[in-house]
Amino acid sequence: MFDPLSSQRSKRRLLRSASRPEEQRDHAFRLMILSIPAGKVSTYGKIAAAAGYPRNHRAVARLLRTNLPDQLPWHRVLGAGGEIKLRGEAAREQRARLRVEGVRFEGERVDMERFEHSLKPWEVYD
DNA sequence: CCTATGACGGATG
DNA sequence: GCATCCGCCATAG
Repeated sequence: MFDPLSSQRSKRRLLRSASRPEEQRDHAFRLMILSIPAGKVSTYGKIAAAAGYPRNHRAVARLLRTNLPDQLPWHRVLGAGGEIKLRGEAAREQRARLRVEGVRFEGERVDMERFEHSLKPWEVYD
């Protein structure tokens, strides 16, 4: 079912003016991701929010996907609640890397109480 | 221009 | 916990 009155075009037109340049946004994301120390983790949503783009958590995933894997500590970024969002072999690789860094799981999720890194807000980096 | 699709997240039943 | 639905936004076709 599609609602012709709420097409993506209309929504984009409303939001476009409010969004800052993409390059600046991705740079903020990179700073956040690079600030996560070994043995700690963060989430797509928290990274986006801390970078100043609370509605762009999906862009964080996009950044990690389109950049070469080892330029950023991609394995330290999880879904909300400490869940690995990758599938198959990639998911096993992420879990293995976290294990090496001492990050513990409870079932399928990381114990966020102990291992979530508190990100410095983007203002600090300006 | 339009829809479909994601390394998402939150709300709801 | 599980299933659905919706909001969100860049990209692909």
